[in-house]
Parts: sequence; C-alpha cells; structure tokens
Amino acid sequence: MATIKDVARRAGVGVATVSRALNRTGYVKSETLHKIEQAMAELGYIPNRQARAMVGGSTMTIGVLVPDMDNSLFMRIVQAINDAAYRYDYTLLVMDSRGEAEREAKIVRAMQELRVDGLILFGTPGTHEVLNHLSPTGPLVILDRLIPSFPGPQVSVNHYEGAKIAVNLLLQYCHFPPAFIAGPYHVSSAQERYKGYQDVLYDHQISIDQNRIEPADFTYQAGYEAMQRLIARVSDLDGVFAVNDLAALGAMKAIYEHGLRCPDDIRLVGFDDIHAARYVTPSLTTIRQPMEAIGESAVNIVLKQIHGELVDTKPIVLPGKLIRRESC
Amino acid sequence: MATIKDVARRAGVGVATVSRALNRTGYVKSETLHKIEQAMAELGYIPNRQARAMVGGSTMTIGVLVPDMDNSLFMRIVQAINDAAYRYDYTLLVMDSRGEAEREAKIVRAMQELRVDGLILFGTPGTHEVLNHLSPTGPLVILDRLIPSFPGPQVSVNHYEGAKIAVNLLLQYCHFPPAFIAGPYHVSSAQERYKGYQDVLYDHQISIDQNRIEPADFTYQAGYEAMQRLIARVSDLDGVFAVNDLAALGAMKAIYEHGLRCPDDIRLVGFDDIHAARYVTPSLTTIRQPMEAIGESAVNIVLKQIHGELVDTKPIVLPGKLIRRESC
DNA sequence: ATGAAAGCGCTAACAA
DNA sequence: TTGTTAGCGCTTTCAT
Repeated sequence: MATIKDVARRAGVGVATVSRALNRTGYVKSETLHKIEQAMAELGYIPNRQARAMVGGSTMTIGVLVPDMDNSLFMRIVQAINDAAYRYDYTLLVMDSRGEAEREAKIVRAMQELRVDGLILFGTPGTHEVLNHLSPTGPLVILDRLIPSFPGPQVSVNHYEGAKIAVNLLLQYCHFPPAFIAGPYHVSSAQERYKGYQDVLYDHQISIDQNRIEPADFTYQAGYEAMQRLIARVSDLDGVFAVNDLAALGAMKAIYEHGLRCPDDIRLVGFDDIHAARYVTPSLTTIRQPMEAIGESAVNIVLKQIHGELVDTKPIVLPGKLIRRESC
Repeated sequence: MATIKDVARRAGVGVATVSRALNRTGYVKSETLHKIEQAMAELGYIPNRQARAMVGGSTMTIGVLVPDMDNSLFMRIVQAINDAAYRYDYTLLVMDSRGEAEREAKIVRAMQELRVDGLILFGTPGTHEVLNHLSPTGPLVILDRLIPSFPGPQVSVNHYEGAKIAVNLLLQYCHFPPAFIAGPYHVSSAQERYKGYQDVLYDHQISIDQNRIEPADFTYQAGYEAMQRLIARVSDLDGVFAVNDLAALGAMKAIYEHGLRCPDDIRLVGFDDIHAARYVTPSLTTIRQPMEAIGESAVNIVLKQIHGELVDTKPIVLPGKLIRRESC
C-alpha cells in the first residue's frame, strides 16, 4: 500500500509538500499540485487516517452503540444520526452490543481504542455500569432510554407525556378502564410510560386495577402472551395501551386469535411508530418518537462537545406525536 | 490521555516492558507485571489502536457497508456477522450508504482510510462502479445481491430456487396462474426471483401472462400499489408471489382494502422472512433467507482472506427455506 | 514555494 | 528479564 513517501518520490517532491497538497494547507504551486495528484492517482494512494490522527488530528469518526441493530426504532434514529454526521464529514461507526452488558463494555473500550471523537450510546439497563468505567468523560451522549444517574447530555422522547396522550385517547372511546401491557420495570422509558398511564387514570379518578396491568418486555412475543393473559382474566376489556409497538402487534395477534376484533371489540394503542405499525391490518394507532430530531440533536451535542463547547447536561426531552390509525 | 510512556514512567520501567505486558509477548516478571497493571489502572490508560496498527499490526476491524440500516433483513445478517466477528475478537464497523452510490464510494474510501482489515459489502446497483475504484482488492466479500461482474467471493441465498419453491407452492393451491409482484429489474436478486417464477410456470406449461406481472421495488408502498393494479386488471386472481416480504405486506394491505381475504380469496407468498411476516394477520408464508449462515460464511471468508488464504471466487449460494404460515 | 527533521504512541529487534 | 532505539505514515515547525 502506497505511502506519502512513495507519492513524494514519484512526484519528485518532498513529503511535506505532498502533505500540504493533501490538506490544502500552505502554498503549493499549481504545477506541483498537478504532479502530486497524478502520482497519487497512479499509485492508488489512500491516506492513512490513523497516522494522520496520531499527529494530533482527529479521526473524524463518531461511535454509535446500539443494543439491537435489528430494532427498527433504533436504526431509524441511527440513520438520522448518520445523515447529520455525514453533513459534517464525520464517519459513523455503528456497533451492536446485543443488549449484553459485557459486550457493551467491550465495545465502548474498542471505540476508545479506536479514538473516536465522540460517542453516542443508547441506554440499556447495563449502561450505568459501563459509564462508570469511562474514565475521562469525552464527548458522549445517551439516547432514548435515559440513565437518571448520568450527569452528561441525554436525548429522548417524552415517554411520560406520550403515554398520557395514548391513554387519554383510549379513555375517549372506551367504556372500561384501559389495560396496560407494561415493559421491564428497570428500564426508564418503560417506567415513564407506566407513570403516564397511571397519572391519566388518576386524573380521571379511575383507580388503578392491577388486574389490568400485565408485565411484558419490548418484544412481540411478550406482548402476545401478555394479551392472552389479559383476555383470560379481564372480562370487561375494550382498550389496551401497550408499552411499545412490538408488544402492541403481539397483542393484536392475540386479540384476533381469540376471535375478537380491533378496534371494534378492543382498541389498541402502541408507542414508537415502527414501520410495521403501518403494515398491519388494522394499522396501529401509536405515539411516534421524533426519531429524526433525536438523531439530529444527538449529533449536534457531540459535535459541540468535540469543539470544546459546553453542553447542557439537562436531558433534552422531545415530544412524541399521536399517529391516528385504525386500531383506535 | 495517558500514553504508554506515562505508564512506563509511573511503573518505573521501560516502554518496551509495558508493551510486552500489554500484549503478553515475551517475558515479564510477575512483580513487574503487577506494577504495570496498577499504573495502567491508576492512569486510566487505554492503548491507542491506531498507533499499534501503524507498527505493522492490524486494526482488528471489519467494515460492513449496508445500503439501508433500517432493513431488518440486512441487519439480521449484520448481526450474524457481528456475532461471528466477535468470537474472533474483531470489531465490526457498520456504515449505511442510504443506497446512494456516491455515499457508498465515500464510505468505502473511509473504510480504507481507517485501514479495516476486511470489508463486507451488500451489493447494490451502484456497487459495481465502486468496486472498480477499489484498487487493491483487499479482503472483501459481497453479500446478498450478487454482482455478476465481480471476480471475488460472494455469498447469497439461492434466489432462483427459493422463488421456485414459492411458486410451486402457489401452484399447488391456486386455480389460476399466480401473479408476480416484481422487483427492480436491474437488481440481480430480483432478476433471479423472476426467473424462478418464469421457469416454474414454464415447467407446468403455463404461458407467461404479462398482465399478471406487475413491477414494484422492494418496498411496502410499491407492493401495495402493484397489488391494487393487479386486482383492478386481473379478474381471475387467486395467487400472488411477491419479490420480497415488504412488497408482500403491501400487497396484503391492498387485498384487505378491496374486501378480499387472504388466503381464502388470494394466496400470497413473500421472500426473506422478516420479522413482520410473523406479526401480520394473516401471517405471511415466505421463503426464509438463511441470514445466520450468510453472515457466518461472510466472516469466514474475509477472515480467510485476512490470513492470506485463497478463497473460492465462485459465489456461495445458500438454500432458502419455505416457512409455511397462514397466507398460503 | 518547498524540503529536512522532529515527533505522535506504539512494537520489535537488539543489547544488556 | 529488561531497556534502548529505530521506525510505522503522517503533519508541522523551521529553514531555505
């Protein structure tokens, strides 16, 4: 692989001149520039970003750590991050921890070894631990699921208010108190949505009925099973708020398998607005996360940090938006 | 940020000893080792992978270029790649070209600048161009959509045979010749699936009716619109093979909007087996791509190349598997 | 407008 | 068992 030396020799100039030509810094006679460019082309020269970074420059990379690359919600945010980063000539390095804390730690370490200029992390239950090992808090922002104990910048949708919108909508059409398919209690976003559910009922002077709350996680399968239990247990059920779309889709499946119809028999609202919400029949009413805005802000924040500016450590909480479809 | 020199000074040893301790190469007295480890911990030392790579080592990274990170099929393959790479201590750098040829080129360039040890590319119509600019064919493998002109290793599902399985299944239950919702003609995988469709009809002495072939692309929306046109135009329609699951789901939506039912009125088969295929009602019968196997082989091949072994340049074509669900 | 040389953090001889 | 030193590819003074 050709080096800057090779180019210099071939162009008959010194390495410093090639460097200047490469970075368009300092004076280079246009004739010389031409020779250098030709030499580079002939040699198929590709500068070594690692060597450049070593001299004091940056790597022009931002690392993104996702707990599950096969999650449309996450990846759409990552795409927004990608587009924003691309505009600033940053290269995004995306990695998947598979939700495993150990792997998350390893990846963060790898990112540091690679000397990424900034880091964007999707919060997971294990993230808290990992962050404690991140000695020097370089540019870093946490996304989506907030880590209450983290003192740095964070960005997410307003899970709480979004949930309230969803439950209020159900209340508008249902004759009985809506049920809730809950997420894992230790994940902040699931907690917030649960709190929204509770508070709306409280506002409407409806007492919380534990029978109408069924634990699940963020998966299709769990939503499916939760709904089965709900149907078996609660007779007067005509509205369900699911902690996210995936669980809602599972619930929908269960509803149909029981010979019930949606929204006629049971109204259903999800959260996130993943693509599949639009695909299914009936299409799913849901609270849309502002994925573009989340990604955009994340990049703006890390870039600010990279440039040495101070950033707000108060979490940025963006509003979710009701997407009205057929299921409610 | 602490360097190896800092560690050496703090531990009261030379840099070489620290290096040896770090890489567990050569002898280091366990007492010295201990001092060094302590110094590293105190300093929060993180080795600079770029500097290491410069000396002659590798970066222990593999780049993965995806045309769309919000495509479950791709990302599940990437996860398989990730898991395999992880086992070998390689870090995966995933990037998204958004299907734009220009961006694809830029990303490949960035990967080269970053000196990834190997590159895994999902083929797109523009990939051919990009590959011509890849001067030294370092470790590289093309996935999923084969590029006929590419002389290196490639891995994909057997689009052709998979399509045949799908159409044969339809033929078994339909009274009329099945229709085909086609993909973009310039994408090899779409072509192959089309060929499979044609050949099965040919084998059954059914003449190809252009009215029953409706162009679309790999998207939900296109499948939806194609199905609408099909329903409007073809009266005796009771079976449809869609080029992929997304298009099939769009088609399903159109079927229901026309008051028809699936599979009762129209039987439907897709291709890929994305998650949503299981979520929808009725669930979608489809041909499953062996995503794990594809990812696994891709990694095996680049690793072989990285280790200097010769690899087969004949494309590896893995069989797809019929997943029987409700839609047919 | 250009070249020589120092040095970025690290590894790998080579000595000791 | 350990330290010294020469680079790896590049940018950046400092001369010229």
